[in-house]
Amino acid sequence: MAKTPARRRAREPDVTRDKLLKAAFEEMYRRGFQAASLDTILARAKVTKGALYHHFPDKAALGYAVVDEVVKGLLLERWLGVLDRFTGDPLTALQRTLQYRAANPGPHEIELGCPLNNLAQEMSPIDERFRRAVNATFDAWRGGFARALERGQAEGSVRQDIDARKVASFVVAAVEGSSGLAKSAQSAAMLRSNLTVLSEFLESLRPAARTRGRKGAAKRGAAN
Amino acid sequence: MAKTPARRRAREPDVTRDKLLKAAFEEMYRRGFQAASLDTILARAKVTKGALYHHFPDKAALGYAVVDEVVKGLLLERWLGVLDRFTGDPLTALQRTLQYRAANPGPHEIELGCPLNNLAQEMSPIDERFRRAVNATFDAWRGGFARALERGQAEGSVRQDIDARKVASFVVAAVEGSSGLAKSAQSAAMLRSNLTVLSEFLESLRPAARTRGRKGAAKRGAAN
DNA sequence: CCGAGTACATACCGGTTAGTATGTATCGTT
DNA sequence: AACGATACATACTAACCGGTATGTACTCGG
Repeated sequence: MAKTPARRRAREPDVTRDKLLKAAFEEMYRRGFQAASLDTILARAKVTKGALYHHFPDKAALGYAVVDEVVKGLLLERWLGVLDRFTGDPLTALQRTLQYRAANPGPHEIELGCPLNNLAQEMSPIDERFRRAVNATFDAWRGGFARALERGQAEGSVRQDIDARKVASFVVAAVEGSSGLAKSAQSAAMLRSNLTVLSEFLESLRPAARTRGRKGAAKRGAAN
Repeated sequence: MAKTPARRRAREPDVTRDKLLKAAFEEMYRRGFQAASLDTILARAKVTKGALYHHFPDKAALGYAVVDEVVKGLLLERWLGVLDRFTGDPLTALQRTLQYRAANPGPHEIELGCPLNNLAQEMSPIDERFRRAVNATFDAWRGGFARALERGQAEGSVRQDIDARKVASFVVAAVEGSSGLAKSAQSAAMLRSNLTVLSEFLESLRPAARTRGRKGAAKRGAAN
């Protein structure tokens, strides 16, 4: 029943899929998953409904793909990127990451918060598969922090009497909470303030200077 | 055009309004504000649409009222109640509150998270009035914590070198983040773990034992 | 160079949504 | 007791939603 095709489109399935993912991410970031309108996503991506339903079986699948293929990479690069590349002690690396995130928030981070956390809060109780996808990303994030702290413990730059995994989990929670409250207050200053206090908490995880340190004893004293 | 009324209802406007607020809160807590269906709320409250639109001009107004009249009181009682009644030092009061919240989460706190945070994350970028209502509640919460910490500083049970308001803000952020991640992980253990680490952070806010304390010197050493 | 599967495009559909129009029973006031 | 305001109840609507049916153009293996 289709009439004459209005425009001749190049057939580039990967490009089309990427445009859909990108547009879906933006719309989901702004409105949330449930309130994100497929028609709006389609208009933004300049793609038709036929193309969408060729690449994804339904709206939920599009959402899962956004988490797995867009949000996950974004977040892990944001929060583990410096950690992986920086060669110094992990607490300093973490503090630098916090400072960088506070000084250079993403384009809409104050206004819209963290896209992963938004989806987590909205979708966790409603869609189990969504929850699993989101939580897997959080797990990778927590795991990255935990490994860094354990490395610090092995190297003697992090106190031995802390549970690295529990502290890592808390740090992620504090980051997300800080971002969420800053969003609610629409205040970049509040984000900076919260992350600064978190950085001071991290400072308290360094071994006491005079303790019999095994390997790398005292040497660092920088606050942020 | 209405036919004969099916049932003779007592006219109790305050009761009807309360039923609407309660049902709207529950539905908003489960699905979020935007996805909350008025018809579902009406069915749950056993109230008709005519009654709803008599008491509220539109759906948004119902949402604002839920924040101001249901969520606000719930949260402030939950997090400032103990603090206001407990007569000991504020850090201990805060730690007890954390421990109590970890051990006795609300009926759906793990599954659904914090109703205030849910609305904050969903509605802040979308509806400015919603954001203001939510943020006012957060402000009261932060203010309650800040006053407690300042009192502790005046009494000598809290370190002088911290900014009470910034720390209070951080603690609220950490609480909300902890609750949000626990919801995403569907794990009461994660909530407990996160709040325990937060409690240890609070412990670090006590003055060093050997410092020349003015009033209440050392006496407390309890961890949670 | 041709058939078949891929990659779209368009039109349509049933269900749900917030909101409205209209009617009526009850209550407070005088 | 009557009258106006209040507190509902019912029926309806227009817009939007995700999803589908169907048609076609492009691409690629043989």
